[in-house]
Amino acid sequence: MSHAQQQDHAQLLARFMSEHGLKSTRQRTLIVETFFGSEGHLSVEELWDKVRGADARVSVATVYRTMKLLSDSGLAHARNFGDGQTRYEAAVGRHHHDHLICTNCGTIVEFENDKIETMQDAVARRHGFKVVSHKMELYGLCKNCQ
Amino acid sequence: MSHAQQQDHAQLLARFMSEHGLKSTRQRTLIVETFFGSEGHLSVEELWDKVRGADARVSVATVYRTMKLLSDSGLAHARNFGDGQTRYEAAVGRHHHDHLICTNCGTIVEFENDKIETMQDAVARRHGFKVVSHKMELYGLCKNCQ
DNA sequence: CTCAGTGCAAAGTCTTTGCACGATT
DNA sequence: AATCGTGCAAAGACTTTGCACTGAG
Repeated sequence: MSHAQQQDHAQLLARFMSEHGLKSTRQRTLIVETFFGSEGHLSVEELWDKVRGADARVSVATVYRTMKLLSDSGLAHARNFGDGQTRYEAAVGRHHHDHLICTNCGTIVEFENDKIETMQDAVARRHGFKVVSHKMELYGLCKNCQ
Repeated sequence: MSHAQQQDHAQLLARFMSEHGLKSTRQRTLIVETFFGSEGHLSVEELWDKVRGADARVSVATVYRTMKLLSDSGLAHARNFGDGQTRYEAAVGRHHHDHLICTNCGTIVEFENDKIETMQDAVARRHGFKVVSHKMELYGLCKNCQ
């Protein structure tokens, strides 16, 4: 992740926090930095493991609370790929994208396709809907697992 | 639901059961008939409520087990619209389709669009994936809620 | 000094499972 | 008769919450 993007999320978060009267704490800072410093789609458990590497005293509850905060502020997206856990993904400094998921090995590949997005909007309009967000996940077998 | 479609799921289920050495019981029959006799996307709880209307002795565990069976046999699809519950939807006697979900009132509209599906396959192929299934959900505001 | 945040453990949800009993093939 | 299915309650997995203490503003 680039320096510019790190400033990006730090600024956005600071603004969200001041707007909502939230305080900046050692735990929140650590969790947020760890989250944005990681790639991919982390479960709370995975993130907690990383965070505890730096500070063993942080509780899971705080990780849950902080990720809910990031999600509410729009800085992270909550995803559910069907394994029963909520996974979080950074939402700032990157384009919208969708997912290809290998049902055998769990590999997740991201992709984006403007044409599909355009067609989604068209379909929605036809049904009188105004789309705010969407999720599209393609499940199948990756090259190695076929 | 038409008579032909009811035969359809009954036959497919009978075949699946005999192939897997499964027995036909009062509870399974009731749950399956209730499920296919209902519209929409039912949670286990909702289905259980309906089933108990006909036979109060059926336990939730059996509903969970039966829906898992239907899901494994391909007669029902498990969906997760983000409310923390698994919802099931009939899969036989109908085309594949996707969903438009109103984030305000919860209305769910189904749609299908072959062009989008074709493009999804193309995208997957480009990444070396072979798509087995997918889910696409568009979240936004319906006509009434805008 | 005040109010939000944290840790901990308890409680909540939704779902699965072990076991003894009951029903189907 | 041999198995599979069921009900029940207990256990599991994940997440939220109440409460007393801590710490930021």
